[in-house]
Parts: sequence; C-alpha cells; structure tokens
Amino acid sequence: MTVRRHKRVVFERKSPKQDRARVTREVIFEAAARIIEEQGVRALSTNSIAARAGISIGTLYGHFANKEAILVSMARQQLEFDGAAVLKAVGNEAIPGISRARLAVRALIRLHLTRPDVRRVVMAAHAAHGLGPERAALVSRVAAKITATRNLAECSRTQETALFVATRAVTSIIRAAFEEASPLLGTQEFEDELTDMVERSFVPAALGAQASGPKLLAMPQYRS
Amino acid sequence: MTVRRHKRVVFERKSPKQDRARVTREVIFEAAARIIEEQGVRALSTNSIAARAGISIGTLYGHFANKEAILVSMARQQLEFDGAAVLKAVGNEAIPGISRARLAVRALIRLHLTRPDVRRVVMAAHAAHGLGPERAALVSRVAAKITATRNLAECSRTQETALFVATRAVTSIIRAAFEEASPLLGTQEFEDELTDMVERSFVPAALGAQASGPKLLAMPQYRS
Amino acid sequence: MTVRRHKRVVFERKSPKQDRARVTREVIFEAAARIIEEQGVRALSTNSIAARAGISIGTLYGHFANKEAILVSMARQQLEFDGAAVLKAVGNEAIPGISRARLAVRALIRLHLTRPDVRRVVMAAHAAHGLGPERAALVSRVAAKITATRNLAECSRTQETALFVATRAVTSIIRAAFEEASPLLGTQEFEDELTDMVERSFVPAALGAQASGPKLLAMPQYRS
Amino acid sequence: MTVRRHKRVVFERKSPKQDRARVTREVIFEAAARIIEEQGVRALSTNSIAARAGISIGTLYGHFANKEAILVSMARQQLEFDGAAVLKAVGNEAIPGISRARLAVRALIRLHLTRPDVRRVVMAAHAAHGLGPERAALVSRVAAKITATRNLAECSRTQETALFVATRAVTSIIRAAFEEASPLLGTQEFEDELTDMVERSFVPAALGAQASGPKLLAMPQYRS
DNA sequence: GATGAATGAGAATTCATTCAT
DNA sequence: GATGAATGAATTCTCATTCAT
Repeated sequence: MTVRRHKRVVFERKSPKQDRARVTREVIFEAAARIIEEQGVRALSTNSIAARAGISIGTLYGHFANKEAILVSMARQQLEFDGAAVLKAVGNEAIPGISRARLAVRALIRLHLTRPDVRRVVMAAHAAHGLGPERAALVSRVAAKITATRNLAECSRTQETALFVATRAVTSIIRAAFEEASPLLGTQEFEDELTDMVERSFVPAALGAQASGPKLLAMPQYRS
Repeated sequence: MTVRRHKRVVFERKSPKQDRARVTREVIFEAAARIIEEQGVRALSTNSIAARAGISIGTLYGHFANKEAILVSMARQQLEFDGAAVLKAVGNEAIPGISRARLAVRALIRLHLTRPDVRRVVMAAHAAHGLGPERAALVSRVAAKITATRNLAECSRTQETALFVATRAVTSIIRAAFEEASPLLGTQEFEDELTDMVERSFVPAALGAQASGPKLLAMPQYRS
Repeated sequence: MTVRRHKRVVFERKSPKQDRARVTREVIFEAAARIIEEQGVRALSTNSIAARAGISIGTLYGHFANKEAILVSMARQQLEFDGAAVLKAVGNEAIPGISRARLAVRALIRLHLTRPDVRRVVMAAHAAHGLGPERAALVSRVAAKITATRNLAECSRTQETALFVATRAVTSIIRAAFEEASPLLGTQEFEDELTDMVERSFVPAALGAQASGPKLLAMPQYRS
Repeated sequence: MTVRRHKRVVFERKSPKQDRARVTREVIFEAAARIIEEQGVRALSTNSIAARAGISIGTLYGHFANKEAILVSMARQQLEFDGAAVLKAVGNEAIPGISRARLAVRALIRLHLTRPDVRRVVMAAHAAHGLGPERAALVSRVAAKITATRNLAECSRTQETALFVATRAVTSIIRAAFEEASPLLGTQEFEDELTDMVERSFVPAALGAQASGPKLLAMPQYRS
C-alpha cells in the first residue's frame, strides 16, 4: 500500500477525481452555451443549466459558487483558448507572403464567427465583474509574445498605447460588426481593412509622425 | 380677466399634456440612470425606478410598456444626443489647426466619459433587442454628414467599409477602454492615437498605399 | 319654480338626458360583450371596456359603480329579454300543431345559441353575486304566465317543484350542452328530447303515475 | 439490522417520493378548498393557497404550473371521485325496492351537498379550459357502465341523446338548485322528481312514442 | 459528492378606482 | 357630466440558493 488511493500519482497529470470534475464543468459549460444559443440569455438560469446538463442543481452548486461564476469561468476559458489560437495562427509561418498581422486578424475573425452569442454573454459577465483589467492583461501578454520577436523600438508611440489601440481596434470592431449584424462580416474587404489598420499602427516613427501631422492643440477639460 | 388660466399661450410649442408626459419620461430616465450608477444594473427594476422617480409603478407603466422599453428609449435618446454633439463639435471651425477627425474623436471621448455605466447598460439593451442596425444607420448618417464636406473620392477603399471601420474603431475602442478601466482614458496620447487611426483611414489612395507599404512591423494581437 | 329641474315631466317617457345615458350604457354593454367574445373574460377590464366603448374610464364609472355592476346589469337585461322572447314565442299560436312546450324549448335553444360566451360570463357574475333567487323568481314568473293558461291543477306534483324541475331542466341542459361543446346542440333530436321532458313533467297525474309505473328501465347516471 | 431504514418495503405501493408529492398536492387542494369556502373565489390566489397550505409559494409552483392547473386538477379528482361514488351507490343492491335511477340521483344530490362552492369553482375552471368534452366523456363512461347491465335497446331514442339529456338533466338541475339557493334542495320531493325524470327518459319505445305525441312539425334553421 | 424538494425574496405587470381639471 | 393620468395594492411567477437525505 505504498500508493494511497486518492493520492495523485506523480506522473499522472490529473487524478481521476479531478478529471471527473473537469468533465462535469465542461458539461455545465456546454449546457449553458446551448441555452444561450437556443433560447437566449433570459432562459439562462442555474436550474435550466443543471437540467440541460443532466445533473442536479445541487451538483451544479458543488462545482460553482453561483451562476455568475459559471459565466466568468466560461469567459476565462474562452480567453485562454483565444490567446492560444492567435499565437498558433501567427506562429504558423508556413504560408509566406501573408503578414503576421493578417494572420492574427484572420484568426480573430474566425474565432468571433463561432458561437457569437455565447461569447457576447460570457464576456459581458466577465466585464460586469470588473475583470476588464484581467482581460486587458491577457491580451497584452499575447500581443507582447507576438511583437517580442520583432523590433518594436522603432515605433513612433509608446508601445502600450499602440498595442492597446491596435488590439482593441480589431477585437472591438469585429464585435461591433456582430452586434450590428453588419454585412461586412466575413468579407475579404473587412479583413483587409482591419489588417491595414493594425499595420499602420506600427509604421516607423518618422513616417508615423509625418502622417499624423499637427496635433498642436491638446484636448483639456474632460468631465463626466 | 383678459388672460384665462388654463388657456394655452399662443407661442407654446407643445401642449401641456405632451410637455407633462415628456417631463415624466425624463424623470424616469434620470431615476434609472441614477440607480445604474449608484447601485448597479442588478438593482434596476421597474419598482426601484418608480420609487426613485417619485412616481407610482402604475404611472411608470402608463408611459412605458415594460422595463426594456425604458432602456431602449434611453439608448435612442442618447444616440440622438451623441450624433448631434459630434456634428456640433465638428462644425465648430472656430479653432483652426485642429482636424475635423480630431474634433470628432474628442467629442466622442468626452461623450463616453459622461455616465459610462449608464451608457453601457442602455446600449446593451438596445443591442439585445436587435437594434444594432438602427444604431449603425445613425452612426453612418452622422459620419456621412461629416465626410460629405470633404472629398472622399480620393480614398483608396470603398467609402462604406472605410467609414464603418473608422467610426467603429473610435467608438468601440473608447468603449473597450471603459470596460477595461484602462488608464489610457483621458490621456492626450489616447486621443492622438485615435485621431491618427481615423485620419489614416482617409489618407488619399496613393499615400495610403505607400504608408501601408513596408508592412514590416506586423502587429497582430488577440482577444476572445 | 313649480317644475323642478331634473324632475321628469309626466308625459315625457324619457328625458333626453336619460336617453343619452341609456345609449352610453348600451355602448358599454356592447363593448364588454365584444371583448368577451373576441378576447375572452381575462381581457375584460374596466379599462378595456372603456377603450372599446370609445369613452373614458371616468365616464364608465359615471354610469356604473364598478366592474361587476356592468356584468350584473347585462345579465338582468338578458334575463328580461329572454323572458320576453319566450313569452312571445309561446304566445305565437300562428303555427298549429306545435305544442307550447316545444315553442318554449325552441325559443330557449335559439336564445342560447346567440352569444353563448357572453351569456355564460354575465350569468356567472349574476350568480356569483348571490342573485340566483332573483333569476329563479324571473324564470318562475315566466313559467307561471305560460302555464296559467293551462289547467295545471291536474298535475301529479306540486306546481312549484314541477315548474322548477322542468324549467331548470331545459335551461341547464342547454347550458351544459354548450359548456361541453356537445354535438347535439342544434339537432332536431335535442329539441325533441327536451320537449318530451317538459311535456312529461306536466302529464296528468293518472297518466303520469302509469307512465312511471313500470320503472323497469332505471337509467341512472352520474356527474360530479 | 436486517431491514435498513430508507429501504423500501416490498409491499409499498408508491415510492416515498411519490407519496410525499401526493400529500403535498392534497394539502394544496385542501387549502384552496378552504379559502373558496371561507373567503370566496376572489380571495383565491397562489399566495393565499400557499400560505394556507403551510408551504412556500415556490413549493406550490413546484407542484403545479400555475393557479389554473390547481383548479383543473381538483376538478379532475372530483370527477373521478364522483364517478366512483355513483357506481358504488348503484352497485349497492342491498336495498330492494329502490330503483337504480333513484340510487344514482340520491348519490348525486349527496355529492352536491358537500362543498358546493368548491365544486362550482373547480368545475367552472375545468369548463373554462375547454375541458367540457373531457367531462362529458367521463360522464358517458360512467353512465355506460350502469346501463350496460340493462337492455337499452328497447329505448325509443338514440342512446346517446337520451343518455346525454338524462344525465345532464340531473346534474345540471342539482347545480341550478344550488346556484339559486333553492329551498327544494334536500327535499324528498326533489329527489322524486329527478328520479321520475330519469326513469321517464327510458320508458320503452312504444310508450315513449305515445307519450310524446304529435311532434309533427320539425324545427328547422337554428342559428346564432 | 450527488440529489432535488423546498425556500422566499423579489421581479414584472395588471387593473379597479379616484379625482383634479 | 366627461376626461384620463395617476395610483398602488395585489397578483402571478421566477430563480438563485440551501440542506436534509
């Protein structure tokens, strides 16, 4: 009896118990996603999720503290997945002649094309919990990994601002296109435009400075 | 007794009935806004709105069919206001040396700095009701009015796509900055970056082609 | 000031004021009836009645003390109308060979075929207000008028019980047929059966005794 | 420890779960009945029922979809009970000299004497849900069981019509007597009259034809 | 750890009725 | 007498969460 039951074996990544828990969580996620897609957010309740997942409401609460926790968890999983997907797409240098920016934009558009309703709902929950900074951090981390391979020093503006604007431009515009049910979504033109936007943000300093011209008068007193 | 009470004065624009209704609606809007700001969306209920507005729940339902109708109405009012504000800002040529793009961006940032929580909630309700296209139409209308005074023909891309991307870039990025509670908000740098983005979108074809030429610093990114 | 205002002049059947009030009441009745028929009792509210009648809710309350008063009033009018209709039908001796009982049954069936839903609702309201006895009195009065021309003395049972059973049998069975959406409604057979039932109730004692004599085929039945 | 607690005993008809649910339903029924009797239908609300039943409103909704479902359920239970009661009464041949018709009539009157208000309300709800045909089917089934033991073939009219009229006559007249608070209720005379009516409906064909006499002129076009 | 009946605060909405104009 | 905005008690029903089994 050297090895205790329930004790994780060293080379085993996850114990059966943990695996089972993970499966249950996935089942819950999928149930929630289906309800959002098929019946809308208003039909999303802990009871409906449990019923759809084929588990009892008690079990659901054994895995998540409350309803919001489910959505936030889903959002985090999605964010992780998105980050990995973009990194993978960009890292794929197999196709020459296509800029890294375009690869990233393309990957993001594709990501947003799948289960847009679910994405919107879980991200809204994530944001509503004041986790915007968490998301920002993740986006920045991924962006940093990509740009780290290039020399960013030549850029005309602070890396951070440029990064922020460029990344948000792409993700936000895609989201806006969805919310407005824009016919542009899925067109080549849309991809081109976004790609250009990103690339333009990283035009060398000299050119950038020239392009943006005057910028003489600042914008003072903001107020709510 | 030359002038009777209750007698409508000639120059009154609106009948007392309409005015009263309008005032009540405004009172309801303000109450809803305050609740969102002070207690969050979850505390927003028809009962709480009526209580805060100092009217009975019955009166509230006499003015709006349901809770959602209130939010959608607020969103529409806000959109109208936004459009007017941007047009006014751009039309203001008093300050030379500041591009129209910058004026628009500045106006939008200022608009978003006011009651951001309220804006987020009402816009979400507006979008949730499938009114994305309605909003898109309004944005396009305003953008068209602005660009109509410039020669857009020189632009390298379809007017529509360019317009869409440019306008959404600005509004969406500002919104994203809010949701993430970004420290960039309110900085000069942020305004500069957005302004550049818009202006670059409308750089004449030739220059545009040149600008996007290098494409050396591909800067993709990520988001869920 | 011999003649007071508001005092009805003797030879004037109805003052214009009263006529107008009567018209308004009829308009209200018709509005209520239409709502019951078209949208069901649940849609019947003082507000919906006023709206449908094209008058203000305040005016409605100027004519009726409350919602129930409207229905009770409608029921009374209907009962009066029913009584008159039956009496007229029975009095019509133009068609020889048709028994008075049959004429009454026929008239009642026809009455119940008109606006059955409205009838059900207003009669239920009438009964719910404990006005059953009022209705009973009216039915008895009509029945008395009809049978008064015949020699009821020969009947084997108390006039009252016989009357009660016979009249209720007809009206109640017709109503039951409606509530159960019975296919018998409107058939000749149904009329025959009801007519027989009434006539049998008034068969002279001797014959009646004989008829009920055998009692071989007892046919009981059931209902909740 | 041969018998474990929580272990279902072999002869238990129903699982504890089902039993508990059944008890709760009965508690709800009784609470509703009491409110109807003591405070009238207008006091009947889901809240008042739950309170009176000593359960939470949530539990009530866990057992019934809505208020109407409770009443319809009560009506069905009552209909089942009534059918069984009548069959039992008729089957009781212990008392000779009393016709089956009389036994059935007597049973029905007795049934209607208990909780008349409750009966009226639940039956009204049942009918209002368009379940008249359901009720008709049950009545017919019970009537068929009773008459099945006798030769109905000799009857002068279609079995269906005769059955319908006879059964509805009894049940409807009893109900009418209640609604009108008739003093006849509970008298021997009333029972006699109803019994006669039923028996007369099943007088042999020959006699029946004779009794109903002329019936020469049909009654044509009915219309609402 | 799973179960699911029970909970009950609270949300949305209705509607009979009043009353100042 | 007409009007109809305002009232607010009352009603139906939901749903996140708990806890005994």
